[in-house]
Amino acid sequence: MSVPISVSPVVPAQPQVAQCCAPLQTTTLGAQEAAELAARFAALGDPVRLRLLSLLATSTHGAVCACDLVEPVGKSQPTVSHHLKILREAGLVTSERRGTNVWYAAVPAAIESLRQTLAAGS
Amino acid sequence: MSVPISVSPVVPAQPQVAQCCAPLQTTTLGAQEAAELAARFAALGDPVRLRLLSLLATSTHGAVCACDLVEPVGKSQPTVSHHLKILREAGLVTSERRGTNVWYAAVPAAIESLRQTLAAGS
DNA sequence: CCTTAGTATCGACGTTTGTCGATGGAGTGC
DNA sequence: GCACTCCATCGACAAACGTCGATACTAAGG
Repeated sequence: MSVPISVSPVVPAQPQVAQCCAPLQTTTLGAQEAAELAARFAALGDPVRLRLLSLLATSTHGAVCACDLVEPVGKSQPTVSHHLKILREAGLVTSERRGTNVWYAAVPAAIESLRQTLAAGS
Repeated sequence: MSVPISVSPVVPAQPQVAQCCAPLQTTTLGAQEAAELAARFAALGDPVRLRLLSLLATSTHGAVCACDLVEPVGKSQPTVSHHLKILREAGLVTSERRGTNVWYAAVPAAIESLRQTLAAGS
């Protein structure tokens, strides 16, 4: 379990997921745009990943130790690690090593980017 | 192909996808909430479906004949039909028979619902 | 060192998914 | 009725996915 010592706000700024695509309702998606976008939505297409992301996004500290993510979602440690990797590769989450532990944090900008893709056309 | 005759705005109002879940960043998702949400995001997690939805959402008529959706995405007719079914079951799209053809339309409210799930927490 | 705790990776397994050709059903027009 | 078009469903197949136990790796502490 994570030790609550020296808790400085851990919210590592991140490479930024470039705004890949215009809103769905503005332009018809090209094949490549669609592929990139789909990959990111697919990352949200799993209950466990959604719960993980939710846990990170609601964290008051801005980040959560991986060790504190296993029990809440009720899956094995390897499975949780696997899902965190997918979220990280989708740019929705960042990780930072702190000694033995790894702290994960949500990337608000990436979520916002996805959100804008669903924005209504005016 | 669809015949452009008697084009009255075809936008059948729909059962409404109830606002399933609070924003990710507000409350930590329960198992069931996460499952429902994930199912809807998963519907967006495929390039073909994303392009289909994009085609529908950008349609000036508000709806598109299924026959006009096959060629743009470059997949076989059964495959397109399959994806349209998934979008329909996710509540993102509606279908309406018009003679031999079936017209599909995006459901803005469902998309907006998903969008709000990604909303930042103030 | 050696042990211990926290993570990531590997290998394997069953399930789900995307895809297509073939087929069936619904509707139109002759 | 018959032929034709459009669409959905079926059956099959390969690929991708979610899951776990076992294992390797990394960092801290005796």
